[in-house]
Amino acid sequence: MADAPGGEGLLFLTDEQVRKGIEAMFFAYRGFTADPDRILDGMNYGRAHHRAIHFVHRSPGTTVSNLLSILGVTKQSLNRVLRSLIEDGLVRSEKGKADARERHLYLTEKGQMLERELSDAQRARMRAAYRAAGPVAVTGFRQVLEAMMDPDMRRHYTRLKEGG
Amino acid sequence: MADAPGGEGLLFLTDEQVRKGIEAMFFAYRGFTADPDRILDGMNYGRAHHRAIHFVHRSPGTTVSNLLSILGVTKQSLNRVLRSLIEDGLVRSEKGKADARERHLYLTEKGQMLERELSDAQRARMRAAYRAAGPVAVTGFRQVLEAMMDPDMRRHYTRLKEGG
DNA sequence: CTTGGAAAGTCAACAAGGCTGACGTAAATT
DNA sequence: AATTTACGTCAGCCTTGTTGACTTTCCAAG
Repeated sequence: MADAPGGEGLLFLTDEQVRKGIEAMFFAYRGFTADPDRILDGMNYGRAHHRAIHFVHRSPGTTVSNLLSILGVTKQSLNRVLRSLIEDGLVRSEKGKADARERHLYLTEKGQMLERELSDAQRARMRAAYRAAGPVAVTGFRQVLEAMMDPDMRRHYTRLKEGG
Repeated sequence: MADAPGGEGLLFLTDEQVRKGIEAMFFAYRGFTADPDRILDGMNYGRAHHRAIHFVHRSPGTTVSNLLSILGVTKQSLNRVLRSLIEDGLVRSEKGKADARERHLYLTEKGQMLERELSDAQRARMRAAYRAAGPVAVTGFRQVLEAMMDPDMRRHYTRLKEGG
């Protein structure tokens, strides 16, 4: 089960091996979201709010339509989330200067505090997993994930990666 | 950006690097579920049905309570899904012989056909990602995912892995 | 043999977070 | 001036998760 590279190029592509990867994704994603979910449970927020907060933090001043395309939901769905975040003073929405139809989104101080709390928890788990698996594994991890994305999403991912 | 092991043990653990991993998980999981979602859309089924089908296929004869603990949902939630699958003749539920309170679950022929269709699609993407990233990356991928799981889920994952 | 508790199923009610469709407004573009 | 774009909003629906209460079935311990 060494999964050695090279001559064994076929072995690791058996249905069973691929199925194990599928299950790994399923179980790992649960762990991935568990900590932020726990924090948000009790506030009036959920995973959708977390995602909005994450990407506004990541790209301050991003527009609603850009966020829509990153998150892959409808504007009605995003708007419900965004409205509550704005009402609660976590997100600030500013009319665009160049194009006044656009709204540019920013985290307020309060929003940054929650973002920090959520991402601290999520990063702690990710960091622990990275540490346990080692640097080589981390590189492979990201390579496979990137190859798994739809092209549109990979575009977003790469743009964020470079920007970050 | 060689992410070499050893001396650079700190470099790849910067917050930014970890954030990229978080985003990779987010975008990749979307791709991961996209193909089965497309297939199920139009049938009366959703992702929850897919999960049930997957794990019944994986462990034929598993009990409801085992499935509950794997899926991490309430029995009411699972029951709704299971009921429709049984009514539609995709899943067969059998009273246990040793313990007649338990129900053992199996895919019918029809259920196996849908399972095959769903997993063919999902495996095709996973296989392509594996091929693109290479065997070493695949090993790392699974190592990181496994380290990311909650212990309880890792137990399930490992048991399935050995059983498979 | 009775009884306590576990396993399973079911009903009702609710919430989060997706979706579609329709409509309105302001601003940019043609 | 007309059209398109970006955004917001209302209304209604679906899936999939939740709690709580209750029943039936059955094993196992007293």
